[in-house]
Amino acid sequence: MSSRSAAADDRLDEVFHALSDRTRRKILARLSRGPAMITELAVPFDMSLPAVSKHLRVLEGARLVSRSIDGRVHRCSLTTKPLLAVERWLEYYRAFWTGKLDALARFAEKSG
Amino acid sequence: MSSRSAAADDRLDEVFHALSDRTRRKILARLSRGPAMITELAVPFDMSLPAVSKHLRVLEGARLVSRSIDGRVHRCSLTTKPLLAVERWLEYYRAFWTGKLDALARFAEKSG
DNA sequence: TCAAAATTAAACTATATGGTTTAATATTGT
DNA sequence: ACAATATTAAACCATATAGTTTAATTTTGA
Repeated sequence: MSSRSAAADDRLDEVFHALSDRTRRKILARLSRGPAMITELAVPFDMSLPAVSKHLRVLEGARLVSRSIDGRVHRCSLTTKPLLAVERWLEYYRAFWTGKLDALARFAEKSG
Repeated sequence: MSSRSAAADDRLDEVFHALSDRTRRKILARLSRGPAMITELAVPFDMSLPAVSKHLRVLEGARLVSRSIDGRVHRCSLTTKPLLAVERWLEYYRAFWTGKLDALARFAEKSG
């Protein structure tokens, strides 16, 4: 609802934006199987390394990926906390596909 | 996973992108309380009507909103099916915050 | 020491995005 | 008939995005 704070809105903006690119979603899928360095992450993509590096910065900005630097190697891992925020956002709409739709709609017609 | 079709990827790109703007999320929240016409939807926003109209086109493109035209009035309603697709996408990651994380991580270490 | 490796920085390009303002279009009520 | 209403179209603007290529930076290992 609109009871959400501006900061939380910013956060959701960033997370949804990060998820809106399939390259980034593929990177997350890869990281779900364990941490990886950037060169490694870039291999499956027909794209320059700097491009992948930029995608990773977007994912980091959304806090979906964290990195630990070990010498010249940057090791990236998945951070799912923002996905939990997405789940909570979705939660509100879940009634619409779990059969509670009619009841909610009726409620809305009366009260809204 | 990468077993997803390109078409489904397109669809998720569109849905996540549509959700990445707080104005559009607010419109969805409003529509969750029942259909509304465009002028009505625009009221709460400090933004021109054409801007809101464009947001609605984005939401329609992502199939999160459908419209039925009745004379000069366009009545918009929420369509939650794409949100179900988001839920299914999230599903895969749910293990990471439901305590199954350690088991999955261990599995990943061994098999990945 | 020094070349190779891992990564980012910088500069650039093309296109997309989110907004504006000013028409244009279609429909309605009186 | 005609002014008001609901909406889109068009043209425009500033900034963001996603990619490129070519350096630069740091670290490693032989």
